[in-house]
Amino acid sequence: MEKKNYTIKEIARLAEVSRGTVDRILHQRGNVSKKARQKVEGILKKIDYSPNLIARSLKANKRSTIVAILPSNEKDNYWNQSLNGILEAAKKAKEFNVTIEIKKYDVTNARLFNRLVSELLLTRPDGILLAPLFYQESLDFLVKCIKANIPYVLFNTHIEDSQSLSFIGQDLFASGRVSADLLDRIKTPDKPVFIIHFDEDPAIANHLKEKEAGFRRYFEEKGNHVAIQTVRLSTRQEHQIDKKMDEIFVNEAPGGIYVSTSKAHVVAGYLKRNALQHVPLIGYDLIDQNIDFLKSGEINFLINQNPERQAYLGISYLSDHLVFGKKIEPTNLLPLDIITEENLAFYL
Amino acid sequence: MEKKNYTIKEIARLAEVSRGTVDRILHQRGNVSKKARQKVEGILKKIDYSPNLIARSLKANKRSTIVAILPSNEKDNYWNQSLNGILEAAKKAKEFNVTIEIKKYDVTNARLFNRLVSELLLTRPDGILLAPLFYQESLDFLVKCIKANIPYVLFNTHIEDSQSLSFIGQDLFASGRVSADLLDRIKTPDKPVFIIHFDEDPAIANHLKEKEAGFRRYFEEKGNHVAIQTVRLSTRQEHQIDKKMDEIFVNEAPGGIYVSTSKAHVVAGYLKRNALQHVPLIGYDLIDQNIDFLKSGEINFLINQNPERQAYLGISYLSDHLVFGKKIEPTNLLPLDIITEENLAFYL
DNA sequence: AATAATAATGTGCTCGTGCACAATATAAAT
DNA sequence: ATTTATATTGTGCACGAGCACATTATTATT
Repeated sequence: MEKKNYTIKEIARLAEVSRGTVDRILHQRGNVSKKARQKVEGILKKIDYSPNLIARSLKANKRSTIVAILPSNEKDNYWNQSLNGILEAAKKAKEFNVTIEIKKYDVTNARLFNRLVSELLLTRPDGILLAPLFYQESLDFLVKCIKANIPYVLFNTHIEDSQSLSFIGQDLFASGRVSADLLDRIKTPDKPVFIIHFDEDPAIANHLKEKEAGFRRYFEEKGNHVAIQTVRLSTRQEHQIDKKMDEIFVNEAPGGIYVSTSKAHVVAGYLKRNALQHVPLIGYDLIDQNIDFLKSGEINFLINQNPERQAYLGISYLSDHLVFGKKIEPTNLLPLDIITEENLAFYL
Repeated sequence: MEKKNYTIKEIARLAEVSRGTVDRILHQRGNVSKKARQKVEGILKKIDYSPNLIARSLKANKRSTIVAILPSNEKDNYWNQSLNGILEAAKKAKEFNVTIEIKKYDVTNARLFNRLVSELLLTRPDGILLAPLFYQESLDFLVKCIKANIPYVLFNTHIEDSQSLSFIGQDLFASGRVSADLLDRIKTPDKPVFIIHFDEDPAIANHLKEKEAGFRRYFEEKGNHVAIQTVRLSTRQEHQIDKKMDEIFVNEAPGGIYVSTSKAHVVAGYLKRNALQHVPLIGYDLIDQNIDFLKSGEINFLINQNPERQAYLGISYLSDHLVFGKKIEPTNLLPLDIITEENLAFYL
């Protein structure tokens, strides 16, 4: 209703006190007489005062540093996409005096992660964006952040009970369900369905369990008793993959395959080499190899985990928090985008 | 490389001139000697100066008014969602002294639209967000905006060759293709497919043609010669819908149905009443009626046009432009979200 | 060489907030 | 009643950009 934007000066004039008094009341700094408090609070009730964030920010004039900690991106380009999101957000943040520092860690080496984060704490950053793949190590680190009063935002991987400003990621259980639903629509009837985990990195094993649980729950609820088998493969032993896949196909072609990671392209490659393109296949993430197989038809659907947007939002929210003191939603579950060849272009 | 954020004062100190001189050079206001210019430009080349947007904005201290013009939302709640996006963005904008005024128009009455926009121009808003359903009338209006030097952003409906700051919407042709692709996966083989347009509002007839073209093109490219029939229905004559639908089903149930508007629920209702739930059905938009049928299975997929996000982004971009002078991408095509019961929750 | 005209440069103020500190008012102690 | 202590209030400044205007330096004119 109030279209006008009041300033502290105006409120002071209306309440017939000084700017300082209004300021003390707004910030609850005490040293205000009852009379003055009543006058000012009376005015405040009538109008809809919200501080000018631009002025507040200029006054604060903080140069903030946010450290973004994420897995290194040597093996595939999933984390590359996160990195792009961070860099994109960093551009915008720079104009508000926020600098982003990027630290990468090896998901197979928890010791190095520990070293990295403890060294990082010494630089006393103003905010932290973390993809906490190592559960216990990350938790230890976050406790230290809380003690050091450094706000942090988590993305990609959820850690329970953490005091994070926000978590940005996806509902993994639901993501398993979405995959099951899609596979259910296109799978060959009356044949077993396979869940394939590529979990060479123990740090992400928990993810996969949640996805599997969601996947299985969907079929349980539907009541159609589909045989579901779980298979674990490792991309480390590439020469073994074909052999293991042969074992899966030894009796008959599966009714459908659900790959719980971004490695669907590995399975797709096998299907193509063995003229099994008709086997329905669902996987994750818009990485180049997957995209190729999505276009050529070996992969039917991809679920987009949207790493770029996760990271982008993480930096944006943290930056808005540091610069303008804006509140952040504690949980930001990004949508489970279903990708086909036809809508792919709009997600890249 | 330069992590420091330089200020005009610092540049002046480095170049041994005054703030005013630096300011004149930065803004090309002239009245600067060659010697001074060289010194300052030398410094500017070395460092990476970007003005502090917060300070600039505080100084400008504009109170901007953006007028958002969109169809009224009596009949269904598609435009209600746009409205929500606008209101959400308005909250954030308010803190930066940007006020949003909302004007609704009747999509069946071009004359009233003309009246509305010409009255609106007299109030000289600082920016305009418009869903231009009336092609010619909108074009006329936008020409006046350009003359009056009022920047505008279009959403939902694209108008060619307009000088808009930005268009935010979707690729309708691609949206038809996505629907065709999905229907192709789930339709009953060897039966005709129906495209149903509900286009009682002539203002949106062009939309539907584009969607239909994309839909048909998909099947042409695939080379599987599916019979595709187009049907036009009007929600105005509700009593006639069932009769018309009966005609469609007189011979045999279709292989699948594609409804090009948010009215898929009308068809879904018919299917349910006639125990034809198995007929694959694809439609648009997460309005309540559609959501109900998506959950109960009569609708198989919905394409999300994301009206909320379109409107939200429209206000945000315009506001960022007015407050901070930020550049806006001229075209923002939002993704064509594929919605099933399982991923629905994350899009609401 | 002295004055007028013009070019070039520097300074002061504003925007709204938030804090430090100075100024003033009120209460307590002698 | 006067001094001292404490409570309350008002003022000044900084943040960085941007512009008006005052000041100073340079060139042109007599």
